[in-house]
Amino acid sequence: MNSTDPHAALPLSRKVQAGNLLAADCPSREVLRHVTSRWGVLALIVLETRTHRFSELRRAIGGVSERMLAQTLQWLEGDGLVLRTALEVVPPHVEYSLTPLGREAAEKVRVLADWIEINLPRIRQAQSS
Amino acid sequence: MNSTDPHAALPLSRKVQAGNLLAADCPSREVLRHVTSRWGVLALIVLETRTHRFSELRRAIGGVSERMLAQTLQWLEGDGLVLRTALEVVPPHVEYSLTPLGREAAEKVRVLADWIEINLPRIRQAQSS
DNA sequence: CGGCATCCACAACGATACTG
DNA sequence: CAGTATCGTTGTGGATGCCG
Repeated sequence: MNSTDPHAALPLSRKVQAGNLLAADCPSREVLRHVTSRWGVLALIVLETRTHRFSELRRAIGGVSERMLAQTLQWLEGDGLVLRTALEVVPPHVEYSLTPLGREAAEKVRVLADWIEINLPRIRQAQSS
Repeated sequence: MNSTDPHAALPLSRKVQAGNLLAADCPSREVLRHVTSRWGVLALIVLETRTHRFSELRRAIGGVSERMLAQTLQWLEGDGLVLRTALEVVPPHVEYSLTPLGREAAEKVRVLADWIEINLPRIRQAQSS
């Protein structure tokens, strides 16, 4: 959409520390929203374990609606993180897996999610104190 | 190990690997949503650098409204990740900083955000191919 | 200055029905 | 099976005004 490309003039050196993500028009924000979306996080975590079919994925992620899962997977596919493989058979058979890029992202997401699960007791204690 | 149904009797005690986060009623999900929320991610990243005042934080995060920033900070404060320190003076002076818990979370979040920023070129290339 | 209360627009979401 | 279409509901988010 908005392609004011700030990367064109970016020096080769790593200039990312607290990068332009803080700018409202930073294009990374869109990807970030997909990855950290309610179902995006969980889809990445599940797909990191192995390839899943659509309904398999849906069963694995408690509470997700068919509609939202489809939309989320389309976002992640559009970002090149998820690979959709449709077998032209009857009945349809579609498999979702992570791309190499997706595996890297999923790992970071899982680390965060694991941290929360592990530290939930500490969080709860902090809440009550 | 059949992973199609995470609700069916977890044999292992509190194994976090792909833990019960996949269950719709997992309490970790709420914290996860706060941390990965649109402004939560950015607030944590900014606060990781140093303590900020409210309006300072607002200026640092491009595009956030007063209302949403306040709400986000309340969520994170409620989760014990953010410390709110109000000085009873006129005009009011409120500082936001990370708790030790918050610093751990912020680090994981930043790693993810940095990865996205660094790899945005690869993501864009994946999109067009 | 740092909120909170209210209102309102719209996007996200879930349930259901339907299609290839 | 794997979606899309549609609908009604809930939630998110911005704008404004008020108050300590």
